[in-house]
Amino acid sequence: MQERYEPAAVERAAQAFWDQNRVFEAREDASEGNKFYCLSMFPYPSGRLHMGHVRNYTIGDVLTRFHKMQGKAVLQPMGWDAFGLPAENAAMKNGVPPAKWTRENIAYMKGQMKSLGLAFDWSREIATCDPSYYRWNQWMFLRMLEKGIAYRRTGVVNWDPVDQTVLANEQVIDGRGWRTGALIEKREIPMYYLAITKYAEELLADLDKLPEWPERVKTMQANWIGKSEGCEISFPYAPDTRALMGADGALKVFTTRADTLFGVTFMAIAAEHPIAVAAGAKNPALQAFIDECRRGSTMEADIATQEKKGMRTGLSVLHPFTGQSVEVWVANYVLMAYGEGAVMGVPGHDERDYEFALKNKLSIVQVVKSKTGAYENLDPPWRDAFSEYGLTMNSGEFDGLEYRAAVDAIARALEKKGLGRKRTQWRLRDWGISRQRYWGCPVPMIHCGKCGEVPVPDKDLPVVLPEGLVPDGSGNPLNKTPSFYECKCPKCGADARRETDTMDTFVDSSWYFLRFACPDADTMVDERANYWMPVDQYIGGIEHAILHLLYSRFWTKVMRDLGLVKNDEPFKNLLTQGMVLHDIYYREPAPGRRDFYNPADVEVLRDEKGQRTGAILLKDNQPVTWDGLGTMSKSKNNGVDPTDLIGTFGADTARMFMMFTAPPEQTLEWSEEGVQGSFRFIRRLWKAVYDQVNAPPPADSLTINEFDKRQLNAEQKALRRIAHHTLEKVTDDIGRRRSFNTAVAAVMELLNAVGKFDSKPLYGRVVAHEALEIAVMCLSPVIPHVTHELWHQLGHETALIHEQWWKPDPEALVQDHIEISVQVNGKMRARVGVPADATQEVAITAAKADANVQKFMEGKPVKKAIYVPGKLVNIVV
RNA sequence: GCCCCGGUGGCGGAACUGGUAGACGCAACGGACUUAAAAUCCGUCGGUCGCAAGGCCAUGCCGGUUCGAUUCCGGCCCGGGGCACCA
Repeated sequence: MQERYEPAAVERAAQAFWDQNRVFEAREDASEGNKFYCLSMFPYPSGRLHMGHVRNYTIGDVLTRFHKMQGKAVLQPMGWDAFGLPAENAAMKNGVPPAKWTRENIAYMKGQMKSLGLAFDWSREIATCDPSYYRWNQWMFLRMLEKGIAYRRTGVVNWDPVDQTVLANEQVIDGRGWRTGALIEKREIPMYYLAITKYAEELLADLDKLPEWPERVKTMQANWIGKSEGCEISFPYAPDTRALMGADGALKVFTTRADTLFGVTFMAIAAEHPIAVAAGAKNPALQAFIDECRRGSTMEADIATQEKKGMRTGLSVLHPFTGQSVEVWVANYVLMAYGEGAVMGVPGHDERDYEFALKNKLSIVQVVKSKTGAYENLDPPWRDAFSEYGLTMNSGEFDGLEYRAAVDAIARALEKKGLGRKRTQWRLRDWGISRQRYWGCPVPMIHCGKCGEVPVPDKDLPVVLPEGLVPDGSGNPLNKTPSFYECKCPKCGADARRETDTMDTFVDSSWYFLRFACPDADTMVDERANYWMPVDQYIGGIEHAILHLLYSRFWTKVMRDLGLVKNDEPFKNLLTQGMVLHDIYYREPAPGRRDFYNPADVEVLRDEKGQRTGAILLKDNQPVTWDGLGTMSKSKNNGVDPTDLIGTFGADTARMFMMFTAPPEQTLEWSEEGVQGSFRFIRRLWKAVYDQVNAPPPADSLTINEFDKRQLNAEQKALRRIAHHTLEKVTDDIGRRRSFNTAVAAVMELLNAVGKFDSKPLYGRVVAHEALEIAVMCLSPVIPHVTHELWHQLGHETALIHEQWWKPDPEALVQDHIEISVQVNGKMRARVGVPADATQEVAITAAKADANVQKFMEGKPVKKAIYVPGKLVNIVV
């Protein structure tokens, strides 16, 4: 064995062993309930791995290796979310087809992953841009079409002017494109939708079936689905409205506050509402206002802060109970896309309506009073709307009711009149999946002049995307490729045009985890999907809390309803890993200009206590400004390249640092010193094994197998106890708590104990050997390469990854003598030694005997004495 | 505005079910080795009083429950994230 730890050679050898023996190829050979499907969110092949990827995959790898050693059948696959816009942008810049760029990136990133020693089953690799994968997107789309879940509709969409495409609501953040940050415009375009709203109720209810998901992810999904229970109420047209709309009818609204129905003093409708459109056609001033509203609403970011504006339509409707006429206003704060695109204006009890009424000098009526007496009777002018629940007043026959009772009574009465009913309203909208982009999965539809929309027959799947095209920024190149879009109508045989829109890439990622179970199946999925599903552990970024995770849940449920899979939910356990942050340093050579310096080139200055006082650039010893921590990025020049890191320290050090420095869900603060520390530890471990293996043999010639635990001295028993306790803790920390940082810390403590231990005597040597074996095994999920080598050095023929994870020896954990803490009146006063099986009396007597304890008891009578077995005694005087 | 998460040494963090607050690591300081530096090894390391034994204070702030609270409850302050004219 070499004395020096040299990561490169060790890692190459371990990786070669795993490869040659196909150690991580998953097999469906475990008994029921003894499989472990571990999945990290597959990456977009952007070119190179970043540290966020490395952290993500290392977490998954630790769990995979641990569960494999528990004797489970494990599946940890990897693939590529390979369609998407960056490939098109790169194509425009370099003139390279997206397919070529993407496949080259995949090759490079796969090499990086291999150098990290990740236990992926590469025989199941998937790239979503392969026709063998996306044909099933298309096949599934056709099934959804048959079921009425997929449909085509012209609607107002979010248009990203930079990427020249439509975005789903989920992809619009603060009125800007999630990728480009460009302000989103509204456009009317025909596109395909998936009716995720049909599953809204189940998507919400089944969050309860996911106890092992982070609470905040579930809350975010619940808010996004946005269930609201209320009433739909019809306000019949007054004669003027009837005349304009050309028929009898009613203005429908949705409200959660039917109890305030008698407080209605106006109606507010969206600019796009049919009544507004009709009224605008006859009233130029109103039309101008409507146009203004629609222009304004192109920028959703401003909507929230916009001032409440409105204009009379000059029309009115009738109150469903009083029959009184109520004016209809067009208002800029009413959204066409939610509810009925119209609201009843109750300024007394809704803040927005209040603000609107004040501005437009509309009357305010109080119809709810507080149960506690406040807001008993409010005289105008009110300072505020009273929007809490209370008791109804000024509401005719419905007076004096509490919220729920009032809503029930009013809903019943409305139903009798045929003017309303209880109803649930959802915030969730259907998922628009059409994208006017080239590098995506073609939507399998054909447009025929005679037959209209015709699905591509199953036998013609896949509709293959031509791979050689290079987008030039002027829209979708498929529109300029007759060989793609020219086709015959499958129904009538006439010349027809193929749909050139492609699918949202979130479609690709909505079911890839199912395909990993059976990547070579000649159907979309086969029985193996039911074997592996659900994913036992899913790991990825919190940024997918809504989008990807909601779509995947939806898609799984649709597949279940089509009889393709059995599970209701795809991901049993979800871990959202934190971001990787690094220091940011800059200088400002000119006002407004900042030059950023890589932290590797900067030295931090500290005072005697170790507090940072400043930083200098190593190159010129001149100060640089510290700008806090931020995610690693090119623009801030604070990135660390995984390949460079592995080259310097090895993959094990990189993995160790990430697992040890912070809990997986929290942000990780990168530090060069911390990386050094991890490297130092691995070197110490290596040295400890080296010293053990190379120590001169003891005079006595017993072998390990003959060692008799009863002959150990106190020191040896103590180390044995620490070692087995460490094994117990690490097993629990990785297996149950997913607390990798404390698992690593526990092994560090063990190694510290071995360092102080006298391993010269025979039994000392035997115990130290066992302690090192435990340390090596416990760390093997985290630093698999070096432990692979050290395991052999410790005398084992079997490769460590093929070992069964050890169980702690109960005999080693037994202590005959323990130390307990003694408190007097709840304050720590002493520690005393007692036999491990001490009774309450024995422990308390021992505690009282301590000099310091006596000092604080001062001979006062003992009121009470509490004994927590094995831990402490508290004497209350 | 609503919802969620968090606040512990110079720093990252530990304390899992209410039971020794600060494990482990980083930084810093002192020492050994060395011609020297690096590496390595040993020691110190929340504040404060004390020669020491030991005491007092301390987990954002205020209060409560308890023999005992970083942990549970109520109220506040601060930081981060999500949602946001959703009727």
